[in-house]
Amino acid sequence: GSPFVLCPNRACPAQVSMKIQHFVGRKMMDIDGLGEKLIDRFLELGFLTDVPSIYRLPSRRNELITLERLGEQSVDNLIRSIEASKERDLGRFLFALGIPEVGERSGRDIARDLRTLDAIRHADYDTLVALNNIGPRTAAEIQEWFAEEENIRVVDDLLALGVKPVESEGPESLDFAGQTYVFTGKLEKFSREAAEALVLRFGGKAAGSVSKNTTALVAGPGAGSKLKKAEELKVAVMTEEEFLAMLPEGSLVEPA
DNA sequence: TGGACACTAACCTGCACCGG
DNA sequence: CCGGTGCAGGTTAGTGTCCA
Repeated sequence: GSPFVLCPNRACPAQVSMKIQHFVGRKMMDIDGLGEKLIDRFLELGFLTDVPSIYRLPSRRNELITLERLGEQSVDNLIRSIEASKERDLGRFLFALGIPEVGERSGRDIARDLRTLDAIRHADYDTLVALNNIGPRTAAEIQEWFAEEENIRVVDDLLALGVKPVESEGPESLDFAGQTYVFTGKLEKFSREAAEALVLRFGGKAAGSVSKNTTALVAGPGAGSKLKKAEELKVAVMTEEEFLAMLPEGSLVEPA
């Protein structure tokens, strides 16, 4: 069972706030301009009531710009990032839902294997547990999550409000197949996210920590514990330039 | 069972913006 | 025009646990 003790009140504002904070997070739907403070204020004022209500904010622009410390500029920025978040890829969307055991990696793996939200929400336990890197625990959590009426409503509301998770694309090539990269330190040529996306694009994996399975650690200035660990484990260490040189010819890299 | 990883917490810096 | 606030984005460190 779940190790968490949750407030039994479904509408518990603290719980709703946490769910929304998770949903808009960087690695999830990535909605800029909606942080903890604003979420709590919006909840208090009734502009937010649940996760889907995020997507009703744009229609209330006129009311929002009259709020203290919110002007046209910030409200318009917020609305733009809400609109932009409607087409995040399916893996991020799954992560955003807050299903226990489903994080960045599992979300991506499930999305890649099952392709569509419809397939995922209707998948039975056996289908789920057969997937790569999905064990019995995770499979059960997913199935239970989609069996809850409240969760179904959230998903349906989101879709009705225009959220359209896009099917994740498969890798463009297999140049990095079977390889795992870890990025650390201050990256100057590209953002961490862009770097990890590159690895995936060419069929490799991006991990957060160095292990003996790591192909190479790409270290920028300021690298700390991971660099030390890589040296201990005798894992290859390279600079950003060296990493870029490994990319298949002619691949476009957007600067940081 | 243990290694690898998911996930969290906490911190820092720099920036955009509102409002005095 | 500048100060304060909140957020983005970057990072390390640490904990718990999934799954091969």
